[in-house]
Amino acid sequence: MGDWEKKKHLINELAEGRELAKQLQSHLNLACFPDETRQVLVQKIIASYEKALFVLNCSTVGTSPTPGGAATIGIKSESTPHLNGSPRSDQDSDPEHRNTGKSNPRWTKQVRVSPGIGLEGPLEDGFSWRKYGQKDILGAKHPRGYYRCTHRHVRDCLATKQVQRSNEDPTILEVTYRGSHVCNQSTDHPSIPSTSSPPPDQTHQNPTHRPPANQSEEELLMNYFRTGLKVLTNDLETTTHQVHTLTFPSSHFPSNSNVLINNPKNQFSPVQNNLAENFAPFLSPATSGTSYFSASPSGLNSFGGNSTSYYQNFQSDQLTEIISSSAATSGTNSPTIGLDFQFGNAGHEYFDTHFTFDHPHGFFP
DNA sequence: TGGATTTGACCACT
DNA sequence: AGTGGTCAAATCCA
Repeated sequence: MGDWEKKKHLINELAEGRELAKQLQSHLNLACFPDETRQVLVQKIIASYEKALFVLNCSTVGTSPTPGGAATIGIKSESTPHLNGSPRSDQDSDPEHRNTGKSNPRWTKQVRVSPGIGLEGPLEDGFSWRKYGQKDILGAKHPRGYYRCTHRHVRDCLATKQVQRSNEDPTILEVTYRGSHVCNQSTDHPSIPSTSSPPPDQTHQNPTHRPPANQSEEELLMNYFRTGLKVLTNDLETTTHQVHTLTFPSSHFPSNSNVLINNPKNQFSPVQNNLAENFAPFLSPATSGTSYFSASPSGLNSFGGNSTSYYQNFQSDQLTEIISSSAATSGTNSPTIGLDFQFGNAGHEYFDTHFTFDHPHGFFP
């Protein structure tokens, strides 16, 4: 077993440990009254794993013999339960490049669903998908489903997604989105945001998949949040006690600090007020419980420093900063960033999503 | 009956 | 040759 193999296994182990810690965290949330101390402890455990994974990723990125971009492998190893413990040759080879001859944005969202949820995963992501194929993947216990936008032919929308259930944890679905929606589904689903296209920055590099001109990048990013959180909202319809968790992985920040905000009676802090404003559709003010997140100090400034909305700061400053710091630390032009969104509640069901954005080199300034 | 799903076949790539 | 992605005919279903 080579050095890379050892590191890979270590990364997998750490990733699993982090997932377990997150599960423990969700179980702790079952208590009638959230224990702040325990929450902080769990959060530190998770942050520790994040740091360790980040260090490992930095040490392995650029040395991986895996085809198709080591950065992608590294980042995904951090939180992705690999299907068979080996790098996925298919997705990393990016068939879109083969088919179209040009780069196509791709981003992956890991979604943890309750065991009762169907195989298709987060069906309600604001878009209508039509399944066009299913295939058994080598080393995967579960088949991979292939979906494309229902309006592919009508509106020439080339967005596709793949849904793959994890081997290790069947409750984890890895949803890989490809291409941007050029169809504006807000007209079809008034209650649903207009789009859940790939990260807004992708539109810079992919003019052929540019979203409607009247859609701002802020709207696009907000839709990412809405997309995942909408799943949560649906799930929470059956629950009475709720705990919302927004986790921004410390692995993507140069330094880390954790912030725990107890919200016993809808008393939102300035940070939460900011969040509440911008996540109003899904972060219900009627919710009582604990909302917390981890972010860098600079991230906190963006959250509560002024009246500028969170996502605007994040999109224009933080996102770039994440990429810059990641690339600088790893010593590579990492084409991948990740965002974790963990949506927990006091019940047994919860969703835990991880976003991995792949984009062409030179995508960000 | 029209749209969605299933599934075997085909193609591109390594 | 092996594998993943897509196509398209058959089938299902509301």
